[in-house]
Amino acid sequence: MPKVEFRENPSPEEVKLFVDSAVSSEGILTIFARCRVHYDGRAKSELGSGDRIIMVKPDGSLLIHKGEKREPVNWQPPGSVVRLEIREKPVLISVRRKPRETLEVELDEVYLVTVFHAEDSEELALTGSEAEMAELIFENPGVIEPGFRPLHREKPIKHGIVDVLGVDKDGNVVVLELKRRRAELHAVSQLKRYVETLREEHENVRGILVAPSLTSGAKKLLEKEGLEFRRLEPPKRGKKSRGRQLRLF
Amino acid sequence: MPKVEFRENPSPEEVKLFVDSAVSSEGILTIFARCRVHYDGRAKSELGSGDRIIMVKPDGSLLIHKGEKREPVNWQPPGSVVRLEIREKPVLISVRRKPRETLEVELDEVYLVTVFHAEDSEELALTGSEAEMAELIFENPGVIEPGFRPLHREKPIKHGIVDVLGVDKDGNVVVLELKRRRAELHAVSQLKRYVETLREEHENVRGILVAPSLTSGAKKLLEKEGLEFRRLEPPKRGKKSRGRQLRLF
DNA sequence: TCATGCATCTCGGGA
DNA sequence: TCCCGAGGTGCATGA
Repeated sequence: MPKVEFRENPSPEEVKLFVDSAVSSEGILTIFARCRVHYDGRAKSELGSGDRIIMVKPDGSLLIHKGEKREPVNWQPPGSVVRLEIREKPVLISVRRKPRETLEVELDEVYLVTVFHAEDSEELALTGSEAEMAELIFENPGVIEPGFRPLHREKPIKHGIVDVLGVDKDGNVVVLELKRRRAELHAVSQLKRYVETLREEHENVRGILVAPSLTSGAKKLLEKEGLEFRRLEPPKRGKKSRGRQLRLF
Repeated sequence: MPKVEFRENPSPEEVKLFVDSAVSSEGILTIFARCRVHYDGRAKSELGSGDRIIMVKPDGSLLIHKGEKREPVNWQPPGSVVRLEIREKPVLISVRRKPRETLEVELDEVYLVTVFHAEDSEELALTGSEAEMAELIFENPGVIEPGFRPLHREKPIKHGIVDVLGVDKDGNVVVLELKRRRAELHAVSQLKRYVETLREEHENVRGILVAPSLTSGAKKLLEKEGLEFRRLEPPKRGKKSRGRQLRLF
């Protein structure tokens, strides 16, 4: 079986053959077409006629991309079920249950349809996440402050889940809220919620926001609430960066 | 010019022609290929060899899709600049400035390359948003409670931006936090932040979370904080829903 | 540009 | 299943 099958300017019947073939062979279906889109589910939308790329993955995900933006203009999540009906025009219909959502793509004109029998066993390896900040803190608690001892990771408390829970050299309870990027107001509210919850059960609870930087508003609120900030960059593990890199010697 | 140009099993030089043509003609480039991906920027990632669909849009957006999930496994946002270099293999390179981010796609084997000269002037019309909940409340304040008078929308205060600010029949300041879907802990923290900020300057501030429903945790925290809940579905405006619909008569 | 918050967010993890 | 929070979040909006 070839990796990619395609047909230029297919008839409605040929489009249906490609859709059925993609579904049964678990290939990725891609349609280059002028189309209209009707969506109804968690919200509801209408999109008039225009040229877009429609992609249907074997897991049921459906994406409709315009010629701009990273985000699809319309979509359906994994688990949806797709079929093609031929009415006046061919119509691609994707239905999701729970919540019920329906996407209909009226195919005004199909320029190219393809099925891609993609094989891919590799997983993405990503570094620089918040999880790695936590690992770093457990491996080297001194990055927070001398005498800090982390005790729990992702610890559920009464109202939420604390990133890192520990004690300082004086025995105070310490809550860390980690952010892999510049921390915003939202992060301070989170930290404040955890600190207030823990103060119901402990004396002397400190809250520390750990992030590479703070927005102006976050800094203001943090100070007003008597919370603390510790600067920490998310570590990028593994081999050195590709391309140009700093050399000190 | 045809809507879609394509080449099966192109040579590296042919791939380069398609990339250059897509960039200069502002078409959407799509490559069906076995590839490896290296990303370094806000984070850093590596992806081993596998079959994926690579899409480059005229605005510089770049997407790499596996055969599952709604999200691209790697991407580059709008504004990035792409080029193809031929080394041992052809390599698609996309660079973003501010923040500096680099994506390199090593093309181990290209099965199909296409350029789509897409024309699309239509904008998505979406209904059921939080903005429409706010409009509904301003048009018909009684959905909150008798005597409620909304005064401000998206009102900046000391620590954040309040969705709707108004007064009740007794002259109390009322803060509304709107959520178009089931409200979570996060929403309660937001509302609490606004209420506490306004209490610095006003007596008798009420906070009301307005949403179709609440999570269990949100309900608990809301009650503990003495905040209120008003059930409201985001309205879906416009024509009736497509497909089956309720008819009362 | 930065800051703030919505999103048909999506996605993973845990209870 | 629901709940919770991260995300290379993306994206619009306003200062």
